[in-house]
Amino acid sequence: MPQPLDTTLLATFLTVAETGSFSGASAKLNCVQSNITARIRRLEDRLGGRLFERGRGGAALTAFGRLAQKGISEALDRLSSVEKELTEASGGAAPLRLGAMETTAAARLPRLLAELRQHCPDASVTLQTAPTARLLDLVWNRRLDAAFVAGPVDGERFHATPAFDETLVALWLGGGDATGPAPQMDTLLAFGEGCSYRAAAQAWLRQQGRADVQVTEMGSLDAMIGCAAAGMGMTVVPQSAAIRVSEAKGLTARPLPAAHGKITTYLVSDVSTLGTDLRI
Amino acid sequence: MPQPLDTTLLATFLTVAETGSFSGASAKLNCVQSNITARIRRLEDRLGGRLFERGRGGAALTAFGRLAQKGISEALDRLSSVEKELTEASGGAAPLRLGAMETTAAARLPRLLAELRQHCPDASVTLQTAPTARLLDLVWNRRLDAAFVAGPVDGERFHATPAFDETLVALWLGGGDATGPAPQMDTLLAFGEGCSYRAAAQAWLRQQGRADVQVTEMGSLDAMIGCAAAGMGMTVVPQSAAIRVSEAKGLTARPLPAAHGKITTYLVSDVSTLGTDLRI
DNA sequence: AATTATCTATCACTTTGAATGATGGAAAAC
DNA sequence: GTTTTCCATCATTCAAAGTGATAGATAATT
Repeated sequence: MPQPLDTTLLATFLTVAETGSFSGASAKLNCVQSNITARIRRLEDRLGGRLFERGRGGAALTAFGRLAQKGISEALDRLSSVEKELTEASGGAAPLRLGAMETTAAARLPRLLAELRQHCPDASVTLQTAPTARLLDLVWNRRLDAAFVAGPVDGERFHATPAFDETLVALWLGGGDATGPAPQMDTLLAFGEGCSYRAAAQAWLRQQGRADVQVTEMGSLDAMIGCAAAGMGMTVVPQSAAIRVSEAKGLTARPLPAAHGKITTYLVSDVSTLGTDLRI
Repeated sequence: MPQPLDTTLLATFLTVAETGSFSGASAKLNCVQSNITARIRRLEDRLGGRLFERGRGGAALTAFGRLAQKGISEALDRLSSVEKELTEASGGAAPLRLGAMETTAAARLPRLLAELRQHCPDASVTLQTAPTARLLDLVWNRRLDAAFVAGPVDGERFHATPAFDETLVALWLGGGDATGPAPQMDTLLAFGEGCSYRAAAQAWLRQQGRADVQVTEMGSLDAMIGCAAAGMGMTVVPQSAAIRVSEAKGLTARPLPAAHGKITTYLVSDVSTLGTDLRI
C-alpha cells in the first residue's frame, strides 16, 4: 500500500473548484494564497495532470479537473461519513475541542466542566491550553471549536461572547507599600510571548516607570506561583487564579489599577462555525 | 467542512489491525514503534474511542476497532481507486518517482531518460536529486520508487542492482605532478554531509597525509565545477560527470587510485516494492 | 523464582516540510 | 495609463511528526 493521498490537498482542491480562484479559496480556508498554490501543485504533481487552467481572472477546471472533482468529492464525502458514524458510535457526538489559557483552565474550567457533565453526562470535551494568540490561531484554523481568550477580540474574524471579568493581581513574597511591590522585586515571572496578561503586566510596569524589570519565562501557572513563593520575583495573574494559593504561601496580592487590570475573557469561535451555542 | 481525517493515521490503523501489534506495524511501515503509538493515539483522540486493547502480546481490536476497520478500509480503498482512475486518466500510469545523486542526474540520466522515452513515450517520470543517504531514506519511506545511489548498499533493507561503475577523478585548475594536485590546493569543494563521493575523497586525502584540507560545501555540481575552474580549490567527481566540462575549462583531471576511486552506482528499491523491473 | 523476551508508553530532542509574508509579473477593469 | 486582481516564486519561520533511548508490564523460559 503506497502512501495514501493527503486529504488536505483534496479539500483544498474542492474549495478552489468551488470558489473558482486560488485567492478565494485561501480566504475561505484561512490561509495565505501561496499556500493554496503550493497545495494544488503538490496534488497536480501527484496525479500527473493539470487540474486548473489559470489565468484570466481566476482558475477554471480543466477537463481533467472536472473528472477529479467528481471522484474526489465522493471519496471525501465517504470518508467524512465514516468518521461521523464512528464518532457517533463511540462517544455520542464528536468531542467538543475546547481551548483555554492556562489560568482560565485552572481557575474557571473545573466548575464549568463539572456543570456541563451534570447537564449532559454524555458530552465529551477535549481541552488544550495555550496563550491567547495561539488559541485564536487554532480556532481560526479550525483545530479548535471554541476557546477562552483574553479580550479584546477582533469581531470581524471571530464570534466572541464575554465569559468572565478578570481582575489582574500582582503577587509577590512578603510585604510591600501601597503602590506595589518593593523595588527589589525586579523580576517578572510570566508566560512566554503571546500571553496577554504578560503584556498587560509589562504595560503597567512601564507606566510606573519600571521599565527595567526583567522577565523570566515559565511554562506553567504552578511553576510561576511556586517561584514567586520562593521569592524569585513577582508575577501577575487573574485574581480568580490567585485565590487558591496566594495566602496559603504567604504571598501578597495587590490588584492592578483598572486601566491595566480589568480584562474580560471571551469565549470565541470561528464565525463560520454555526450551531455552536454554548451557554454558560 | 471541518478538517478531514489524516489518511496516514488511517493507513497506520489498518496496518496495526493487520499485524496485530504496534511493533509489527512499525516494522512494516519502516518507522519506529513510538511513532505508531502516537499515531494511533491521535486517531483514537479524534474518533473519541479506544481502537485497540493493548496488553498481552500485542494489540487486539476492540468492538469499536472492528467497526472502524470496516469503514476505514472501505473509505481508503475508495480513495486509492479514485487516485488510480485519475492517474490513469492523466498520464497513462502513475509517474515513476525516481531519485538520483546530482552527479548521476547530470551525467547518466539524460541518455537513460531519452531512451526510456523512445521505448515508452507515455511513461512519466519525476526526478529528485539528493545525496545518497537521503535517497536511501526516501526509498525506505516510500517517497521514491527507486533511486541511483553510490554503493555499497545494505542488501537486507534494499533491493539493489548495479547500474554504473564510476571512477572518481580529482579536478583542479592548472598543472600538477603525477601524484595529485599541488599542495596549495588545500580546499576541497564538495557537497554537504551525506555525499558518498565526498567521503571517498576525504578518505583518499587522509591516506595521502593531507588531513589538513579544508572542505567548502556547495549546493550544486555546476557550482562546484565552476568554483574549481575559478581556482578556488579542487573537487572530486565521477569521471562521467567531469568529461563534459573539465577540458573546456582548463581543468586538470586525475583519477583517484582504485582503492578509493572505484565506486559502483546501484539502482535501489524497497524490498517490498514489487513489480518494478527497470532494465537499463 | 529468577531471567529473558516481547510489547506498549513516555519523553526529550531533532528534523522536515508546510505555512507565512513579501515581491513580481500578467491580465483585466477602470 | 493607472489601478486592481490574481497567480507564481522565494526566503524564512515554526509546528508537527518522527526518532531514539528508556521505563514498565506481561508472558514465556529456564
